[in-house]
Amino acid sequence: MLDTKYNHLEVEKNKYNNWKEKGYFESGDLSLKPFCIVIPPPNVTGKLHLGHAWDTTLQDIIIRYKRMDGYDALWVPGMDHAGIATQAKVDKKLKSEGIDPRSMDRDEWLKIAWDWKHEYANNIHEQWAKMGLSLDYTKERFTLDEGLSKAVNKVFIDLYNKGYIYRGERIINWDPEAMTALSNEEVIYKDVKGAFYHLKYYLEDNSDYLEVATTRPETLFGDTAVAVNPNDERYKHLIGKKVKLPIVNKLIPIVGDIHADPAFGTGVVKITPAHDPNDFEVGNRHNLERIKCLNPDGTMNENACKYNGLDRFVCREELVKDLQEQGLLIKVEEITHNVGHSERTDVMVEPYLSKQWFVKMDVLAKQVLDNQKNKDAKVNFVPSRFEKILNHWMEDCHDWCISRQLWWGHRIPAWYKGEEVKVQIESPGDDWVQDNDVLDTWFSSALWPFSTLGWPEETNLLDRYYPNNVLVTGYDIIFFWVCRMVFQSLEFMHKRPFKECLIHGLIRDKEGRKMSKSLNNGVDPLDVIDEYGCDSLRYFLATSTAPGMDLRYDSEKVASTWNFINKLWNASRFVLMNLESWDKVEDYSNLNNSDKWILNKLNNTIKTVRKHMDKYEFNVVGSEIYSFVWNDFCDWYIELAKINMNNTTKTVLFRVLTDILKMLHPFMPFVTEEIYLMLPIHDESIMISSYPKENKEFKFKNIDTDNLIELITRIRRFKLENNIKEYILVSKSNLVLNNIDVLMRLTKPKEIKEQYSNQELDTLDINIDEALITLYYDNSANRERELEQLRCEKTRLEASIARRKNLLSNQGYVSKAPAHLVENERNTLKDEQQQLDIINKKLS
RNA sequence: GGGAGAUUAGCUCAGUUGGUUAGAGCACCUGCCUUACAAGCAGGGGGUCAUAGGUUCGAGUCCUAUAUCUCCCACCA
Repeated sequence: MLDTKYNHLEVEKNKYNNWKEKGYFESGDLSLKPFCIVIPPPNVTGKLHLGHAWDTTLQDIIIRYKRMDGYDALWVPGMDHAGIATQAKVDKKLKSEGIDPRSMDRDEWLKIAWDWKHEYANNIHEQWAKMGLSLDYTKERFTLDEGLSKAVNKVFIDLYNKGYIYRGERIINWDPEAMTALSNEEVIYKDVKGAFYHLKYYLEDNSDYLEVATTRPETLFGDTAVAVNPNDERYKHLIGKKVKLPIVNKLIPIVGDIHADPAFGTGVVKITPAHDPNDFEVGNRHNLERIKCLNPDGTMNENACKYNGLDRFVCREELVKDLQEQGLLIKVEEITHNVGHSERTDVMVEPYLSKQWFVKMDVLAKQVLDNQKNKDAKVNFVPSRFEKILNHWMEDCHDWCISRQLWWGHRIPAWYKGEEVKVQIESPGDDWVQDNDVLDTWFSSALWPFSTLGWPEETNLLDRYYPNNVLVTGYDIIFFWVCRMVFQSLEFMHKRPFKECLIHGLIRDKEGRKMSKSLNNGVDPLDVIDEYGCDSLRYFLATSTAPGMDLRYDSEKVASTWNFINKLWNASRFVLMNLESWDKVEDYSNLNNSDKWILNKLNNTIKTVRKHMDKYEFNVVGSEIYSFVWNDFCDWYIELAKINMNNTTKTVLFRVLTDILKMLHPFMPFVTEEIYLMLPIHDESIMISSYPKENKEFKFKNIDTDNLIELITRIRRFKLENNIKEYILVSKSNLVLNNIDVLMRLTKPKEIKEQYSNQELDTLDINIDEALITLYYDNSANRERELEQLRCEKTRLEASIARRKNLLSNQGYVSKAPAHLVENERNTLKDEQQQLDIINKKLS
């Protein structure tokens, strides 16, 4: 027998390992239709947060649903090596031990990184287990494992051979902390306080100066020109002349270029081709020299004269001081501007001239856009509006910088001998050296949907499970990841990576703020699981918001889910207690009205739940099951069943509870398994039992239970509002005569009679459907109050009748609205008029 | 500058293709320890659906403006 109270700690113990050992998570039954999801691989850098809990819960719900519904459901687990993020953490750890990571041998360092990976992978496995995720661990992959590395190499080499990958010197975003290039997507722009430094660039003959405004004065050591707009009347006569670069006193030309906007600032721009993407373009147009003045670690180099070796920000400070002393600083204008920061190290990125590998995006992007126009081949986003993010990114994307100056990642299969380059896996010979760089993490993640299934080998898995059925992820990484999976898949598999892409929002704290380390408002899912149980957390995460919307974490809501589970727990206790004396054969021979009523409701619930499960509308599923369990099953059916408990009733209790547990199982796997296994008839585990289907035999008509419920509710309300302790219920209707036991128990009249008359007593008439029910009661103490209530009711009815009459006299409505609605209106109007007559009689 | 979303009860959110007195959870009020459950039961109160127009017999829902908030992309010498 169950405890009197739901105890999530007890319930969630020991189940996961048992499931796993029994092989329930494993796919591969070839007699069934395949269904496949690959997990968005978490980074091996730390703990999973609530966002992961949300993302994986949604996937587990889908997978468990499909598995129960007769699919061969494969959920592929895996993790991402997360290049920069992991390398930064490993380096930090080494530094804290007093070791300079860059002084280490590359292979030595990699050994330590792999140890780190194993440790963190363990943590993640433990968290997955706590979340109850039914992942097929026999197919687990890691982005750096041998097979995936093979896939990465093949893609790189093929793209290179097709001309979609090239190496070139460009301005890229440089992270001086991690000392690597970044892609545009890895740069986060933040508003920071800075300044416009207005400097004097004197003309060659010292006759005058140009006022140049810059936010990065320290880059002046890389200036090779100043630009003015060729149509700018103020300056156009100076084009071709020269100015003296402050401090350096080198002469640089004044060029005319449209990049200079006469309306912005002073209209004069210093041109630093090696440290600014726009200036780089200007430099190309005017054949300017590219002079770097920064080292990769963010310090100034030998071109910075006496500032050589200073940190870029220290240099700025000292340089400004010196400029001021020399009278070259006109003013410092404080501004707030958007400056790029590294996503991982959070330092300001430096636009930096550097030789890197790039993916040429134009053709690849166009393939995606074309494919999205084909409704049978496109990736279908849920909700559909997120397709716009994909399209938008593809319409306006620049080449993708894929090389990273890191050790943790897939080493680029390119070899150099002097100026010669060969792209291949094997070394071309002794005098060739391999590129030291690795590939952007997203380069390997982009292949995830097919590389995890064995590509480039032609495997059975690929054949069976590709394209994946659905990918589940947050809208924040659509352009990081989803876009890239789509174009790589179209290029190499000639198919979309997944048929559907289910997008969820971000998780926020109770005040609606993003959860972040700096605000220290993060919530650890494991703490929530300890307090409320994994089942409560999962149900909360899956059902609290509409698809695609953000979700505020609110422990009160999780607590309210716990209450719901406790309710389910206690209803199950009631059912199990009664099933102890059941003869364990499903017997529907003797169904009474309330049995039929709940079976009807069960059927409708199953139908609605399936419909919305298929559309991933788990919030609708949640409220549907919630109200069925609490309002229909507990509040009414169980109460009615108590009055007429026989073998058929027990059968219905068993049937309804079983199906409730199964429908809830994808959301709350542990508690449903616990209760399910205590049922007198059950399969080996609920997770491999079959999902409820609508039962055609459970469709019944002309059930009076809804009317009975309405009657009981009205009597209860009437009694409570008027403080009636004693009354006699009089009616000849079947509604009453067939339900005497129920009415006696639930509305507690003194007696129930077919006929009765007593002029001394007050009466209340209730009309339900065709039935007339009269309550006789003594209300002499409350005469005035009753009259007042009648008057209120009269006013309400009159207004309602007027509204309905008006509506029904509207020709447009009567002729155009659906017939059943009009019919409903007419019936209700008739009802209301009858009620009004009764009240008028009483008031007169 | 371009784009997306939000605005509904005190709070957090639902609201399918327009269908006529707008739903839930929490909170609140009244009465109950009724033998599954007091983390419960039985009842109840509470919303001119951001604003202004429009389409329609009918608008929370569709259209056009406006306001406020959030996010993404681009630019920022």
